[in-house]
Amino acid sequence: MSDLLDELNSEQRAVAEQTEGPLLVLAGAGSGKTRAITYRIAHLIETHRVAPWSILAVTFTNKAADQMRERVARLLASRREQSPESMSGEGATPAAGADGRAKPLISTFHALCVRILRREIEALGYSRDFAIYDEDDQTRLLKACLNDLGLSDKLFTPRQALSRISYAKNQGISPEEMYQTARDSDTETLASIFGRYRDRLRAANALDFDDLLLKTVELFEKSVELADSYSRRFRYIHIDEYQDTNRVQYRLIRQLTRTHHNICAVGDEDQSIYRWRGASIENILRFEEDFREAKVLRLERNYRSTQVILDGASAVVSNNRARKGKNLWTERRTGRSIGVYQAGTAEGEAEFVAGEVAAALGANPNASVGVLYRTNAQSRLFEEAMRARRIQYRLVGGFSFYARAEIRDALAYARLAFNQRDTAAFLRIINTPPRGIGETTVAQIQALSRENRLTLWEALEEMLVRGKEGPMRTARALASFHALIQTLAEEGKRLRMAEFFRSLLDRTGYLAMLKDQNTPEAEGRIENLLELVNAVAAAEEAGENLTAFLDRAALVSDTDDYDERARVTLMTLHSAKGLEFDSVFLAGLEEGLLPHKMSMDDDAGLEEERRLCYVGMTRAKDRLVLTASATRRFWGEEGRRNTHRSRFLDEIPDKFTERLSSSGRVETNWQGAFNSRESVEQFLRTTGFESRLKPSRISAPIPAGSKWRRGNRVRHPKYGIGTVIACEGEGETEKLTISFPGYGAKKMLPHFATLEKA
DNA sequence: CAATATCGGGTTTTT
DNA sequence: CCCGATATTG
Repeated sequence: MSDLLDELNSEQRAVAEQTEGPLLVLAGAGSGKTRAITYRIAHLIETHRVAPWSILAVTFTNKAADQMRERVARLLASRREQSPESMSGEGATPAAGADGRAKPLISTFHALCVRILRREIEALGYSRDFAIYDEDDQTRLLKACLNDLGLSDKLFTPRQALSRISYAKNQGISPEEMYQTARDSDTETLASIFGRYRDRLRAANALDFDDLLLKTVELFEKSVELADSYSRRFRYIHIDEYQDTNRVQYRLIRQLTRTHHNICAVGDEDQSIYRWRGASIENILRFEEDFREAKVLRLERNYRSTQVILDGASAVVSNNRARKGKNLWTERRTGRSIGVYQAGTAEGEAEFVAGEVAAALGANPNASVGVLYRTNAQSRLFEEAMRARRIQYRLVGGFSFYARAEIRDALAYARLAFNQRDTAAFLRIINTPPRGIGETTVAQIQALSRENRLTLWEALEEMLVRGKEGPMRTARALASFHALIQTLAEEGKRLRMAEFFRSLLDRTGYLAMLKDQNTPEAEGRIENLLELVNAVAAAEEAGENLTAFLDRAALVSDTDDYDERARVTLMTLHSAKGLEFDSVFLAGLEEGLLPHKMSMDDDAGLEEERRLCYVGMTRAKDRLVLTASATRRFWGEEGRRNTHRSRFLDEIPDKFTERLSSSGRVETNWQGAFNSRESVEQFLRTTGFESRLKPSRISAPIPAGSKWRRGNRVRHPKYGIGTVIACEGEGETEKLTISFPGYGAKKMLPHFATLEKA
C-alpha cells in the first residue's frame, strides 16, 4: 500500500508526522492547511493506531467541521479500499459508528460544549434540558431586563448592551467584576443590566452562545477531575483558525490539554478578523510561551492564487506590525494583474461588477465567482445588478432558514413542550397564533412570576388556579393554551419526531392561521414549515433525537448552508474566510467602508481591517478585481456623498495592478452608452452640480422600450396572475400598477420585480 | 384584544 | 429604504 503521506508536500508532511507534543502550524492562505490536518488525523489512526474517538478537531463554523469530517472519512475509506484484507473484521468492531466505524470527533467549539454540557451541566445547577438562546431570544430578554430596571433604551440600545455584555463574557468578566472596575456611570449601569440579564437567563434555564463556552470552562474549573477525564479522552487535539480563539476558548483549550500537550493549533495571524468578538491574536503570537516544548511549522506554499495576487495581498498585509511574518509563494508565476476599477456611483460599481461577472461566466460557465464586500448593506446593489442581467447568484447572510419567524415559532413550541421553563419560547408563542391572550394578560403572568419567583409556566398555572379573577374568556384562553402545551409535551415523548412536528403545526392552529391569511407570503411560510418537517424527518433518519435537532438548529448560521454549486456568491468578507473562487470582486474599497469607519480610529482596529482586505484578496485563484466608487448614498439619503479611495489600494504597488476602464469591457452598445452617462454625471459632480439626469432608457440593462401595456396579463411569483391597469415612467423607473385578484392593486417596478407575461 | 396606519430611527463584522 | 415601536380604530 502506498504511503498515505506521499500525497503531501514536505511542509504538510512534517505537520502530519509531528504527532506528539504541542505543534503550532502557521498556515498561509491557500496553503492546504485543512489538507494537512485531515491527513494528520488519518495518519494518526492508520499508522499510529490511535483510537479515532480519542481524536478531537475543533473548528469555528459548522461548514468547516462538515468539510473536514467528510474529507477525513473519504480519506480513510479510500485507504481501506486499497487494502481490503486489513479490514476483514469489518462490522464486528465493538465501538462502531453508524457506518460500522468509530470516528474522530470533529466539531465546532459551540457544538462541542453543548455536547459536554448536555451530560454534565447539572453540576452547575442547571437542568440538562437547558435552552439555547440565539440572538433574537437574547435581544428580547435584554429588552425585558431594561424594563425591569426601569431604563429606557436611550442610554444603551439592546443591541449595544448585548454586544458589550458578550464581549465581557468572552473575556471571562462577570457582572460583579464589571461593576467594580467600571470607570464611569454608564458602565456601572451596564454592569447592572448584565447582572439582571445573567440572572434571568439562569432562571429560564437557558444559555446564550457565550454561555456555552463559558459554562463549560466553569464546569471544568469546578471539577478538575472532570476536566482531566475529558482531557484524557481527547488525547490528540486539533484547533483550526487558532488566531480567532478568544480568552474563554483559550482557557477551554488549556483545560482539555492539561493531561497531555498534544495540541496541534493551526492558524494564520494575518487572517484574524474576529477581534471585535474577543478573539485575541495574542493566543497565536504567544503559543510558544504557553507550550514550552512547542514546535512551529510553516506552510508557505500557496496552491490557490497566482503570484501577482499573492504579491498584491502580501503588500497590503505587510503594513501590519502585529504579525509573525511569512513568505507566501506559488508556482503559478503567470496571471492577470489585479484589476482596479473606480466607478462614479455605487450603482455604477455594481453594474461594472455584474458586467465583468457576465463576461467571466461567458468565457467559462463553470467558473466560480465571489463578490465580496465589507457590510451586508452593500449587497442590495449587487443583487439588483445581477438580477438585471439575469445572472443567477447566491446571497450568503441575511436571514437563514432557521431565523425565519415561522420556523422559530414552530421550534419555540417544540422547545416549550420539551422545557417549560424556556421563557423565550413561552413569550414567543403564548399568543401566536392569536388566541386571546393579549399584552395585559401576559404582563399579569410576568408580574406574578416576578413576585413569587415562579417561572412563567408556573405563573400561568397559578393564574389558572385563581381562575375567576380575570375575564372569563381570558381564563379559558389560558386554560386551552396550557392544555395545548401539555398535549404537545406528551406527544413529544410518544410520537416520532416528524409526526410530532406535523401534529404541533396542526394543534397549535399555526397552519390554519397561515392558510386563512391566504396571501403569497403565507404560502411561502407554509412551504418553509413543510421544509422544516422534512428537515426533522431527515434528522430522525440520521438518528438524531429532538434535543440534538434543536441544538443543531440553534447553532447553524448563514454561512453554513452556502452551496458550492452556485456559480456566483455574494457575501461579506467575514463570511468568505476559508472559501476560494476563480474570480473575486472585492467592492467598496473606500475609506470608511474598508477600512470601516467604526474601526479605523485605532491601530488595532485598522490592522484588523487590513487583514480583512487580505482575506478577501487571497480568496482569488485566477482573477482579482478591486472596485470603489467616487460617491455613495447612505441609508437611502437624498444626495450622494463623495468618498475617498481606500488607503489599502495605495498600499498595492502599481506594478501589480491594471486600471480597468469600463470601455475595456464593452460587449454591446448600450453598455457603452451607460458608461457615457456615468461620465456625464461625474463631470457634473466635479463642476459642482448634482446630476439631473434621469436614469436614461439606454442605461437600463434590460432592453429599452416598454414591453408592458395596459390590459396585459402578467404573472408574479407571489401574487399570481394579474392585469396591468396603469403604466408610468420608463426604463429603470417604469412603474406598473397591477391588479391581482384577491390582493388588490399593487405598484411595482418591472425592473426589479420578476414579472412574466401570462 | 386584534388589525391597521403612522412615525421615527438605524447598519460592521457572527458562533 | 426598511424595520419595529406606537397610536388609533374596529
